[in-house]
Amino acid sequence: MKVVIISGPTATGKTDLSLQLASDFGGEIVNFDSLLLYKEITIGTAKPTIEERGKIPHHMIDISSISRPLNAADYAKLALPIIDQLLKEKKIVYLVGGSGFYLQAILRGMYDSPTTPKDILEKSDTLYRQEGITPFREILKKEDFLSFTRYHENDHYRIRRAVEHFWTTGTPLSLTRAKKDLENDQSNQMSIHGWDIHHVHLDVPKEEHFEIIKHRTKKMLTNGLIQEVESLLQSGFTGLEKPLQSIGYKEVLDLHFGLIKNLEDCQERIVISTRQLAKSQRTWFNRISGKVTYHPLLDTAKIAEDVSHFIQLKL
RNA sequence: GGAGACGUGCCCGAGUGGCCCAAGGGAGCAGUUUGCAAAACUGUAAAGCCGGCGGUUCAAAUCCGCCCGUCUCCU
Repeated sequence: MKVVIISGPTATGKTDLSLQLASDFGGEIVNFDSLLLYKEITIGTAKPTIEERGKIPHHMIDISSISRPLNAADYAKLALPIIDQLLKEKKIVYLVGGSGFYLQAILRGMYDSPTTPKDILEKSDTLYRQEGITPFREILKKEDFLSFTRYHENDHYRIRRAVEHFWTTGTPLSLTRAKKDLENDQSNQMSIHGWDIHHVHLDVPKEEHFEIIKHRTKKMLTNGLIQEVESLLQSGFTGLEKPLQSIGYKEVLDLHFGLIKNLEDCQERIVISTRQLAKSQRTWFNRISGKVTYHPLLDTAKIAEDVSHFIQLKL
């Protein structure tokens, strides 16, 4: 039941480290990066190469199409059985990625709330389009006051979701939430599954990281990110697919459609978006306890030592 | 050489005599986060005075003059 989590902001060397550890200590890799799930997008997501994936088995990569986006619940539903199976086979599982919310979905589980059915979603869309967020807030005020106070009035995603939950289940989302939170608090573990976990968190000083990001962005553009987008457009995708609204892709699409003037601006925009992503990833992982933070280049020996210790100690 | 336009914070940009100790956006900084999460949302510092100098006026980023700079057009 040994799980090694490898997390960190984008472009901190998670892939390299995971390959290294898996080849040194054995085990298989389970991705928790939200965009590696899509088979059509490769260069902009810095996906491990086919060759790398040939050496070490990887899971939860290229499992869906950008025309069929998955959410965190879908992800967890697919990933958990795979992890369980690997652990059953006494393999070390490396959970590798940067999407904190997706990791949380695995470690803590999702609330007991259904995905909003299509008819209710349509009802919600229509109401929102016609009357904005106000009627939703009024519903919450009346039916789910805790959620009403919890969300900022502009947070239409979460307000609508709370209302949709109420419409489909007839119970307030805050109630479901409270139950689940209580369970998690009581378990007081790094995960609800009883796994033995070592959490390797990678990070790099900001200035150094900015240089890495700049360099990597340049490389993506020279390595064919633009051609990748062009060929997606040629094969019938519109560019409106949710995963194509992600960093690197949205900027190249803007370049393609003339919203960005030239390649330099495009590159600059990608760098800025990437830095902003890194910042919010730091903020997310900051509050996660139980992790050990390492520098991916300076602490390699320490990481290997800690992981081997972790693996052997409890064999 | 001639005609015109413009010059406002790191960037874009509103303001055309008092309500400007200068709107808004972006970038920056900080944060939230349970079925869109590389998403969505929140909070926040920053112009010693609006290219420079001088003038008009009770009052100028806003009017006038000169200078500097940028751009467009003409010969």
